[in-house]
Amino acid sequence: MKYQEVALAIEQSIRKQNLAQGTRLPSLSQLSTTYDASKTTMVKALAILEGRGIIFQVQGSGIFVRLKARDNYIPLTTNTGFTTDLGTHLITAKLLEFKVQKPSEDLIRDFNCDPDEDFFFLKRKRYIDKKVLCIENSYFRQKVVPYLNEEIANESIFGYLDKVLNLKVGFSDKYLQANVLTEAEAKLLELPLNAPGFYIDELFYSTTGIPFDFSQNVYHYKNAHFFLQSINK
Amino acid sequence: MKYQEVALAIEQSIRKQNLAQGTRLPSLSQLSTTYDASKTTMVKALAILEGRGIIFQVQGSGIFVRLKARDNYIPLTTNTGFTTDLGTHLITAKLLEFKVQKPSEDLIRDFNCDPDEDFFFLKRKRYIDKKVLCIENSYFRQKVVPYLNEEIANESIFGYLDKVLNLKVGFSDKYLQANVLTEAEAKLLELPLNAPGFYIDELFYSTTGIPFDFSQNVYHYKNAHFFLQSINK
DNA sequence: AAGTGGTCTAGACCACATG
DNA sequence: ATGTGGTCTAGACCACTTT
Repeated sequence: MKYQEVALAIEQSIRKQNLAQGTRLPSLSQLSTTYDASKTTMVKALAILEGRGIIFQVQGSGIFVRLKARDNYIPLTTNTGFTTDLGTHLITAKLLEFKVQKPSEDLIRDFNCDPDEDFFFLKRKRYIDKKVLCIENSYFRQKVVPYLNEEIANESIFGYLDKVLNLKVGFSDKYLQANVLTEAEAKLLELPLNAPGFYIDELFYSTTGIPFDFSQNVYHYKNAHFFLQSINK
Repeated sequence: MKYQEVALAIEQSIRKQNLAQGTRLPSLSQLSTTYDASKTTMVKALAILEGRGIIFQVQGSGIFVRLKARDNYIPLTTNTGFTTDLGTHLITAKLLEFKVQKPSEDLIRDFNCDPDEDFFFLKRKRYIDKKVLCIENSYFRQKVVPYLNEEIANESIFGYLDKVLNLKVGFSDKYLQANVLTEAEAKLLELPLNAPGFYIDELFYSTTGIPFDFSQNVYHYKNAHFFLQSINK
């Protein structure tokens, strides 16, 4: 896809030059000739960068660099299970549990599935730079993901799904709330009793619209902060 | 904008017919003739609906209805201060404090502003269906918003900014975390001491890229749940 | 008035899913 | 093989900001 290549090239150019917030980029027509793309393709590439929070466009005025005001926050907009993101940070995981089981009522609701379907259940503890990040309970639908084992679970599951099963994430729903940790969660997160937790439930759909993974995450409230950039268009 | 009208028309058509998750819509070319728009315009309209989580598209297969799996969650993707959203719910607010003050160090960092600038500070308590929703501390930059009073603060500030000052939100940054409530917050939220809070810091930029409003929100962890839909494109 | 981004079109061609 | 969505183009025109 040409527009993605162009978007990437522009992004890298911004990063490499370390441009400041509000710096003005060359005009649309200039960029078109620079990257040898039609105006329409250019517009699409810029729309992508705008969606990612890297630039903003002002009609009649220009295209400007947009930076986030704070650092070290986990982006909420990526679907990959953030192995790809947070480049400078070391994310690791420890597998705590692995089994096959039937869905709970909540799971039946979220997947809109048969109560007799089988699910791979896995519980993991994740670390960021060796600090506890979160506890993750994931449920993979066996109907869609026919095989999983502990070894795969210890590496990148989404990488396996993509490469081996050719199963890609099309879109996802996230549900967020704060709550008091359960006793078990507090122990695993190495936090005192009654400490708060940041809960994210996440439902992943394939590109064809079938939900195949539900993930229940409790984040350490001190080690995990999140951010999100939006546009009004 | 034609593509926005088309997008709205399709959305309303889906809602009116109360179509189920996964229902297939007419093909791209059929929609083009139905709404009398070129294929390109149609594609853009559909991209918008996809971004809003209303449909999903599968190459080579079709366009399908996407519904969220759960209800009664506050969407994180709108910038309007949610007066517009949550149609069936009654959102009200009570003004607790109103004054002009200089920025704190955090504020100087987020606005990247002069320490001598003046800010309108206002503290509000918000309710959803008469239950406590959150405590909001907002700071409006006087340089951009030259006038505000208690009366305006009691109604829709963003409506005032738009209509009277012609100031629109271009984009925004949100920062999220869980934490233990302070004593004052707990009292205002009518929660016990040491209860958790869901914190959202929000920085609003004008369409020209100038940050003009910083808002620090603490949500009642039982009365406020959030959701977010993403696409992998 | 000039320059910039935003919208829309018709049409060609590509990539994928399904029967 | 057919139909579907996805990409790309050149070009016309519109809306806004700046000088």
